[in-house]
Formats: sequence, C-alpha cells, structure tokens
Amino acid sequence: HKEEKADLDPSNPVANWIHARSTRKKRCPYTKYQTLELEKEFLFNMYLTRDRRYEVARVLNLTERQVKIWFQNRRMKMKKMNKEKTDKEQS
Amino acid sequence: VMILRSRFLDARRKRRNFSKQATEILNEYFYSHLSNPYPSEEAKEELAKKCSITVSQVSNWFGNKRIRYKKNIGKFQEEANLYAAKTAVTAAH
DNA sequence: GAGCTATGATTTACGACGCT
DNA sequence: AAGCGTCGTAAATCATAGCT
Repeated sequence: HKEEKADLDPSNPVANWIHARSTRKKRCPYTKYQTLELEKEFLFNMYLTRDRRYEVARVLNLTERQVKIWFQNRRMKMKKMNKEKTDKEQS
Repeated sequence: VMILRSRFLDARRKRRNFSKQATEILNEYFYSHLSNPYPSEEAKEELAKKCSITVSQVSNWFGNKRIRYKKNIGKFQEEANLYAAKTAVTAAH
C-alpha cells in the first residue's frame, strides 16, 4: 500500500508518460558489413523465409529475432520513403 | 566514387533548423499538453501545416523533445515557464 | 576557424494489437 | 495459439548547424 511518490508527484509530468521496460536490450548499432549484407538480402526479397532468416542470422552473428526486427524496420523505412516520394509528386 | 555515392546517400541528412515560428508553435503544443504530449495523427497534420513542415518532422520533433525534456527537466524549466505564461495570456484573451 | 552544444534525422528494440 | 505482420514509440546514435 506504500505509494511511489515519484510517479504520483503532480509536479512531475513525466510520471504519466510511457516507460520503457527495464529489461529492454540496449540498442547496439550494427557494423557496416552487417548492414550491407542485410540490405542485399532485402533487395533480394523484402520478406524472409524461416530458412533464410536462420542463415542470415548465422552468417552475420545476429539473433533470428534481430534479423526479423531489422526486416520489419526496413519495410517501415521503405514505406516512409515511398510516401515522401509520392507526396512530392503534387503540383 | 564510393565517397561521392555515400555523400549522395547521406544528403538526406542535410537539414536546416526549423523557423522560429515553427518552433514556437511546436513548443506551445508541447508545454500545453505536458501531461500527455502525444499529438494524434490529426493534430500532427495540423501542426505540420501550421509549421510548414512534414508530419514525419513533427513526429521527430516530439520524439526528440519528449526524451530530451525527460532527460533533463531542469534545463527546460525556464522554457516551460515561458510557454506556460504565454498560453495563460492567450487564454485570458 | 576550431571546438562545442543544440537540433533534426536515423537506427535498434519493443509493446500493443492485427490477421491467419 | 503461435508467429509473423504493421504502427508508434523510446532511447541511443549520427551528422550537421550554428553559436562562442
């Protein structure tokens, strides 16, 4: 029943904002080589098969989860770039 | 050639700071919604229009602002007071 | 102009929620 | 009903703008 004073302090607006979970892995930038290989794979196919994901992860020394998420993020990036391009095509 | 290529690809990182008026508008929204500074998609579009920037840029601005404000509230105290006073004046006509 | 910080953009990593 | 999809975001990092 003991309340967390910091989270209830009305003078601290940050208290109500979304918090990252403490278990979150720290972001670690990928090497030039890793990124280049991932981009090559993405050029070949935007969506990974399970086998492909396993291979890419093994070769680049990343986890399958990291590769999966990289592709998800990469697709979002492509979507954003396409949107910017089509938005520009108005006059 | 590689250098020129990489420079071309990094050219999207060329930027200019937003205009003073745009920053004013964004800060006004941020500090008047300090308990929940997450504009909806519609609000972002309106802000983008008023600031003459893109919706993505509005999202970037709020993302940066939230994390930097949270990281050092003290540093932004003066700014917060300024905009609080400004919106108080606006509300009082 | 070098060094510094402010600032806008991009990159990892996830939670929430959807679809199959 | 597990598993991968998108969407919005946090947090770290990058690259440069623009002061001092």
